[in-house]
Amino acid sequence: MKSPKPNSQTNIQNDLLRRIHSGEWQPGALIPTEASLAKEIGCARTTVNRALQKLANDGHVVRKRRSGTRIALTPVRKATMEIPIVRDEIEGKGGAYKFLILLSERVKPPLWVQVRLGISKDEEMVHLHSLHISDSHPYMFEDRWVSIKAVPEITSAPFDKVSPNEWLVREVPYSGGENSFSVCTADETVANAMETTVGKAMFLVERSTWIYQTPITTLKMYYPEGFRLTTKL
Amino acid sequence: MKSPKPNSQTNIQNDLLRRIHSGEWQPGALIPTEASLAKEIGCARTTVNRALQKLANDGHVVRKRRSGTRIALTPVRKATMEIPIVRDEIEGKGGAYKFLILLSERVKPPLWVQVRLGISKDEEMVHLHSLHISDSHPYMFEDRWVSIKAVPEITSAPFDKVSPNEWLVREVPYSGGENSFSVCTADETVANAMETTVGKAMFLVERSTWIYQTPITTLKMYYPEGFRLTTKL
DNA sequence: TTGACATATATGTGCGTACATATCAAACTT
DNA sequence: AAGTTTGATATGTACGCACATATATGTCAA
Repeated sequence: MKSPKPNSQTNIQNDLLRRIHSGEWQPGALIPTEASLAKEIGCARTTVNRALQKLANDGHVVRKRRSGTRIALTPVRKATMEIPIVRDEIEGKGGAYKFLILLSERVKPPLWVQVRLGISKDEEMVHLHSLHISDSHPYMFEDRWVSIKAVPEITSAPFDKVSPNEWLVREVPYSGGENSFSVCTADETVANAMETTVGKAMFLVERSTWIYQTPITTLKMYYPEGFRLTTKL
Repeated sequence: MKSPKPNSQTNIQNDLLRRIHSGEWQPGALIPTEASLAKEIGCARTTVNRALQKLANDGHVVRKRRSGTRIALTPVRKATMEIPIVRDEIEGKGGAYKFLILLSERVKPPLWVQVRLGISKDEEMVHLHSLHISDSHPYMFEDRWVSIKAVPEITSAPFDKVSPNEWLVREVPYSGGENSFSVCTADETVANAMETTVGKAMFLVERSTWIYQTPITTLKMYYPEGFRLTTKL
């Protein structure tokens, strides 16, 4: 048997993971220093360092200067989920994507938008209701507010062709944001658009984005019961 | 003005991020090679490499050998959320944590557990219902199935003291898993435990974990309306 | 006993070099 | 024209060295 790649960062990572999962080191336990691991494995400290940094990044170990590296106490720490664009989500499931703008107005923001984005109550915004459709069935209802100050081009964007969603992603860079997931019940607007009844349970995704200190947009996305978000650990 | 740390990996990252956000490079555009960036910035290629790898890891750019590095088309790609242990979740909000085992039995798994974990219908499992309580109010209802084959110690675990949740996290290493989030309505069991009515909308978190090929546990966690998961982008 | 200070140590980051590897593109064959 | 080989190129990884930085711990003086 040949050993084509004696030691690589990935091998070291897997080796360390195996030792963690085997129970050789208990959660909270201190593992050997980079230097001694490097000596033991027979590679440069840099390589061990990279491997450990990745493990730390994935939440398997916790590192602290001078103290050393220890096995994470709660390994269930991080879940990374991919949030696709609605179009891709639908087309990925084999559906035909369409969208409809149900409302497009230029008004002052309601309280929740003011609070969420930190915007003045007198600053006009673009307010959009759009319905995303999969094979002629309502898939998601979107209630979006866009700052005109941050994105003046929004007022003349071609939303007959491309959805606000995609237009913003493509045209407006952002530096940070927030997603939140919860349950709510359909009000009349949502129920009408989604062809369901008032009071029905909906999966609600709220998202806001900023470019540094400037708020760009905030939106609520209503998915029907049955919608499901999955993440691998 | 002094310049204490002329160039660091973090500085390069931020600098590149700034250039991405400024619109200097459009989404999909190719950015200069590591070598030329290193020359431009005046540092080693290694350093640029590390910075770019982190940006790629965070989903800002996409890298491909020989092709080069390009700005990600859909920067809203990844959301990382921290999934705390229920106890920490409750105590973090200032509540007093308690839990109650409502049911503990040793039975063969129902279909959904067989399917989810890939377990035979004849393999006995431990089935637990537990209620997590914050300041004497029901906070979350948990319906858990544990493989006895993978975790024989479960049958004699001290669940009068420590919750199954914490016991498993502390005692049983795992190598992979899956979380999923959705909406459901309360059945009688859930409604009773959570002191709500049948048919009420609930936020449902489902989780399964494995140690390599061996399934360990799968569970459903029911949170009441109002529960909210948040992730920063 | 307590607080200020010094020192040792483990991780964090940087440099320059070398070679590995994937892959685009051009040259070459059939 | 279509497939095959070959070379060039950008990223991927590794090494060894050096120095930065945080911090646990021991030392010494008030």
